[in-house]
Amino acid sequence: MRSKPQNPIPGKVAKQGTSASEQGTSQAARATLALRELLVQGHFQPGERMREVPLAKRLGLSRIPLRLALERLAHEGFLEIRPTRGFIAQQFSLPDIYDAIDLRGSLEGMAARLAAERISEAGELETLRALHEEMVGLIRGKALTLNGVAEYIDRNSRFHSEILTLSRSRRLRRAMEQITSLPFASASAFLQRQYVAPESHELFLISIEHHRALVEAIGAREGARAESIAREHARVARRNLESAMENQGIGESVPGFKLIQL
Amino acid sequence: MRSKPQNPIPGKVAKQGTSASEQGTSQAARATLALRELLVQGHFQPGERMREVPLAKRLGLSRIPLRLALERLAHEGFLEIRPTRGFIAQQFSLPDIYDAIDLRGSLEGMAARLAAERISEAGELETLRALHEEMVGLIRGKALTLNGVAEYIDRNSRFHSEILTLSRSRRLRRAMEQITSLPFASASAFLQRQYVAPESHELFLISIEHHRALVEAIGAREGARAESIAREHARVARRNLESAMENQGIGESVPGFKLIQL
DNA sequence: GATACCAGAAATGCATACATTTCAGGAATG
DNA sequence: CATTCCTGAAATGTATGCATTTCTGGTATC
Repeated sequence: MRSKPQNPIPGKVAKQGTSASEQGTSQAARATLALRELLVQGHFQPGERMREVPLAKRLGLSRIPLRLALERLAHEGFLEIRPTRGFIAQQFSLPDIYDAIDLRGSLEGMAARLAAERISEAGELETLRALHEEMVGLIRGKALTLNGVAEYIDRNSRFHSEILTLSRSRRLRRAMEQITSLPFASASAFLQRQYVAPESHELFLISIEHHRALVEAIGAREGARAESIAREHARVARRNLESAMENQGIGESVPGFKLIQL
Repeated sequence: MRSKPQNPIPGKVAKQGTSASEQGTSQAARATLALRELLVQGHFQPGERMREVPLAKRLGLSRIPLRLALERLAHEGFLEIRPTRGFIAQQFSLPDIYDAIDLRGSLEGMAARLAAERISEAGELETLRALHEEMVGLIRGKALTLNGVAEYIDRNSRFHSEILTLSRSRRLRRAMEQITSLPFASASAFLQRQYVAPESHELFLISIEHHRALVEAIGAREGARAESIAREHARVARRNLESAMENQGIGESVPGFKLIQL
């Protein structure tokens, strides 16, 4: 029963998977990347409904993997789920973003505190110290180049990731990943922009001083001090955002800027 | 085109949706609830693979909504995603859980601090104070009853939710929801168990003193004090877990206890 | 006896098709 | 002129079936 063999028109036998673009990844994974990129670049109005059929056609896949991608982006905070009514693009107010930065600061503070409490031997700090020294070399006494800023961004995110590693808390790393999935909440969200701002160099130097003090505090197992430095360090991002708001037209260089409603 | 009308055997015309159980919700939503319940009750070994076909048959639905449910539970932290290899039940070590409680304490600390900083008029504290008074009435000078504990749990979670409301931070509420989706990280995870433990009454009184001090600190806009009280308050959950580990056999009453590998 | 190899089985990934619900617009009514 | 009701179109929800990948167990080879 069930009419397996004699089914005359079983669909169309689509050559799924290796459609026409890069292969090796699943359709759902590619859809997630593509959609996130579209969202960050502001191709959807905040509050706009994400219609599945046109979207699937646009991305060249069916609704099933698209659905999974939408589900993931909703959990990342880009979309809101309305049962039986689909997904709609989330919008973010300025206080939202300040709170996201504050929250990241709080989590990084906890990471720094745990790192200070849990470090066992001085050698564990080597990676952190080396990254700090590299950033010093990239900034101090030099004019900023585009390449230099790119390298700084790389070292900076590895620096912050290393503190998470030293904290030895899987839950904390997960929580941090969920916060920083929003582009403007991540540690290097405003660094690209910073490059063109007049006070750039000063803010880089302040950041570096924060890093230096963080390494020192963690090495000395001064958990409370490490925590408050990390919190203050996150406020640099807020200053960058504020100056971006003032200098009109620069917002273009800030990732996800178009998602911010003023 | 597409052979719409003359399609002879288009499947089976299943009467989907209102299958046989409660209706009004989607299959995916019901699957999420059912699976989460199964996971928390320990029906899956940590590390066990979640095979979709048997699971779908067991839950009485097809693989598509089941997939969505699995995806959600993975984002909640119950499952791990292995591309092309399905979902496997996550396992949690004791340090994981301590860290989850610590993390929740950190977030509640931030919520209490923000509440203290952002409160504008004294009347806003009324709900919080009323909930506190109710809890006092339920505990002080009384023998614990099962019903009383249930009511305490209700007031307690509303108390913690109210602090989040007073913090006026959507991001923070989201972050807290993501942490407390793990059963043993939530504020009332160990309260059921507490009822039978010998030191129950003392821990309830300590919690109530924390609540009292929290209301006082928030009302006086003492942000730093509110923060540290909230952090210390979360440690009560840790004490409960520790005493649950000692008293053998009581773990059954702790939600998600079977997910903890020792 | 251990490793490599190789079917067959089973599991995931996804496209299609259909059922059900929601939405938009216009006609009818107050 | 505003409101309600209705109807067709469109959108989401989900079951089925097939393609591809992964697993498993047995056999051959060293």
